[in-house]
Formats: sequence, C-alpha cells, structure tokens
Amino acid sequence: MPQANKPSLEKLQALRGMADLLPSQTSLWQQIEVKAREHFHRSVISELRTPLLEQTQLFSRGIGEATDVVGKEMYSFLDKGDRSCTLRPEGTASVVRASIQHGLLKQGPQRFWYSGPMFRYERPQAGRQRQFHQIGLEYLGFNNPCSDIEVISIAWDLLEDLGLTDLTLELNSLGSNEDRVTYREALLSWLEERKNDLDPDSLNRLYTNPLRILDSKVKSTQTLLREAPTLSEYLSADSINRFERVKTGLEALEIPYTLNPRLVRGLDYYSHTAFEITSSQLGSQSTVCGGGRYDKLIEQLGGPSTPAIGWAIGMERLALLLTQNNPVPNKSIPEIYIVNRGVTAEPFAIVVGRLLRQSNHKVELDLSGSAFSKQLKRADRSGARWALLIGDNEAEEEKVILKDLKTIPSKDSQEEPIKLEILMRQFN
RNA sequence: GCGGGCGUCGCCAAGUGGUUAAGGCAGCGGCUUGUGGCGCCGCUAUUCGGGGGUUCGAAUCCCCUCGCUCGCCCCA
Repeated sequence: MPQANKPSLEKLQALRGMADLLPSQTSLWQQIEVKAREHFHRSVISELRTPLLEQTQLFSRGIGEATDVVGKEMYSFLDKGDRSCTLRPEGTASVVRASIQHGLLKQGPQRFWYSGPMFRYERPQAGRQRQFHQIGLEYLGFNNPCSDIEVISIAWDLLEDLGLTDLTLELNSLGSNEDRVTYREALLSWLEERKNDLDPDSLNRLYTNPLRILDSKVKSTQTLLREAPTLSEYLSADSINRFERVKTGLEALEIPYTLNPRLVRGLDYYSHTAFEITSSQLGSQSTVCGGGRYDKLIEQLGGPSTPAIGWAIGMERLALLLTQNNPVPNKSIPEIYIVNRGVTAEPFAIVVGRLLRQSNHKVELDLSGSAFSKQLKRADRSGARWALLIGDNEAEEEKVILKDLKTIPSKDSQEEPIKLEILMRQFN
C-alpha cells in the first residue's frame, strides 16, 4: 500500500548525479587545470567562456534531433519569459554560437579552449554524472589535415604529461557528408533486408540514425554486421587521401593509434576524422577524450561555411584515472604554524601571521585559544616545518619563540624569544 | 529509461528479531592553568538513509521512497 511522503525533516542533499568536490579532490583538479592551461598556452590557444544556459534550439539544431543527447538527456525548462532554455550538454555548440555571434570567424581561423560543467540527464554510474566537467578544444577555420594532427597530439601529450599510461587512441574517418549520405542509403537497404535479425534498439534506430547501429554492443547484431557494407568502402578518393595524411602525421609524431571502423560517435555533426582516447581502467565508461571534425556545424548554426575540429576531455574520468595511479590525496600543509594564547598574544599573533603571509609564507594560525600543549600537538600534526609560540610574555615585548618541528625536542630545552624584526629577517 | 548489489557516527566497521547499538581512525577535553612525536583517561549515534507496516518486541522481516554502486543504453 503506497504511503504519503512526509519529507518535512528530510536531509538536504545534492541532487542525484551532482557531486561535490571535496578538498581531497580539488587539489588534483587544480593540478589538471594548471597542466592543461600550460599546454594550451604553449600552443597559443585562447580561452573562451560561454554561459551554462543556452536556447534549447542551439543544441537541438547543432547536435541533432535524433541523438540521445538531444532526445532524452537535456536539462530543459521554460524561463519566466516562456523561452525554452537548456543547461549545456556539451561545449562545442556554445563555442560555435559565440564565435558566430561576435564575428570572431571574420578575423580568420581561431583556436579556443574552454572548461566547465556540462549537464546530461542520465542514470549515474562510474565515470558518468549528470553534472560533469569537460576541458575542451576547438579549432575553427582549419581544414588542413595537419590541424587534425595538431589537435589530437595536444590531447595525447596532455594526457601523457599528466602521467597516464595505458591509453588507446581509436581513430576512424566518417568521410564527407556526401560519402555518408551514399553509405547511409547502402547500409539502410542492406539492413532492411535483415530487419528480423535486428535487436529492438537497433530496429528503432533504423530510420532515425542507422549509422549508430554499427556501434551496437548486442552480440547478435554485431555478428550480423560483420557482413554489412562498411563506411570505408564508400569513402571518396579525397576522403581516403585526407585520412591517410592524418594517419601519416600521427605516425610521424609516434602517436600510436588503433583503427576502429565502428567508431561513429553520437553527435550528428561529425565528419571525416573521429577519435576517442580510451583507458581500460575505467570500466564501461572508458572514453577519457572524444572528438572529431565538424565541417558543417558552423554553417548549420547560421555562420559562414567553416571547417572545424575539436575534442573534449572528461574531468571526472581523468581524475578517476589519476587517483588510481596516485591514491594519496595531497593535504594542504602549512609552512609555519602559529601557537598563541592570551589577551595580548592573540591580536599580536594575527599581526605576525599577516606579516609572514605578506612575505609569501604559508601560515596557519591556531584560532582555538586552547592550551599551549594542545596547540603544539596540532602544530606537529599539521606537518608544518616551524612553530611560532606567542604568549602574553612574548607579545608584550613584541617577541616570538621559533621552534623547529623537524627536530626531536629534548626534555628541558626552552627556546629564547626573539624580536619580531629578527624573525622577519629570517623569513624574508 | 531497464536490470542486479548496497545504505549502521566525519571515515572504516561489528551486529541478521529480545535488556544500555562493539571496536578502530579522526575530532574534542584531561593527565601537562606555557611547550609537540609516545602513553593513559574521558567525551562524541536515544539511533541504524527517510517514511509506513508486521510483531509483545526490529538496525535486523515486508512495502514504498531517496541515495550510492555495477551492468545495459549512451557518452566526456
């Protein structure tokens, strides 16, 4: 018998699929972000920041109505002006929109990077949240296969530099849009003859997005598809030539790749080069980085016909991999811990702490007012190199006691108080 | 959206129908009203994610719900 809900005193908690990043995680994230910025900086790529919220149309038109992302995963709602708004499910569409809106493409080819939260309404599991974070790269106005190579190598080098091993670069060419139209027809008629052997999911896709059937993980469907026409057979000479140049370039950089003819990717806008960087250590959500070329998207969104290519790295998955290799989270450790107690000592300790911080030292000030022994114990546990002891006796003479926490204390060693100026000279 | 597993203190974790819900770590206080690595002592869950039910009695059984997790799907 169903009961009425009484949520009156329910605990407040984050929404499903929305994770807090606690201090044990944030230092790792910061390291990733710093490293990524370095790589972007060295390749002369500018940051672009766009709103989290966009018109729903941007995504339905850009990503494709038939895709899962648009069809069932968007966080959409009507605002007070009855406009349909959507929390961005990915970054590319927004970057393209901003570039068109501000006429950036008229200034020639652009290299952009972005980072931030994305939202997809999905069932959470390892490496998949409803709010997740991506760092992404978009090269707008580049057609040369060398741009594909540069874009891929930036992702590869960044991940390697972060210490990841065991990565696989999966590569495919989706050909031009014309190639795909031809192939789509061929595949469709081939599949129609074998309708009865398809699994239900694939059957649903038959007329909406037949290429995605290639990606099916259903065994019987996979077996069936072994005989199916492949996209590579339908690539034009130009497309093949283009793909060869990308492969040759990667070889020159000694970036290993695996050809995966079934790599189709879920967003409609991809053409030619499509790739994913995967790790076997991630469980079923194995893609750390995914991307590809999208030569028709900009035009489709109302901009000038402009070729482009980009990728996105999933921060949570990246952090997951780095945590596996390096399970000890860094805690923030002070250099100097200030022990203080007393009506004169406490305000003086704040002054001393500020002076030291202004001299660029990492200082933790004990704010408890508890006994010296307690504070010293905390100083020791904090991992600080130095303790500064300030009681009323010292404060009245503007002195402090400096203690080296790395040495073992002898029973009755009493340190001499030193003048503040002397201390500051030492910590300059 | 579908299927499996799980949910006891900040963290780890015992308890599987019967008096006060082990223990460890961390935290706080004391031994030491001004001196740290150790030690000892004490404190910290009227409550077992939440709600309802069964029962003389439930953390333990049942139902609903929330969340986590694994797989499917999909993707970063």
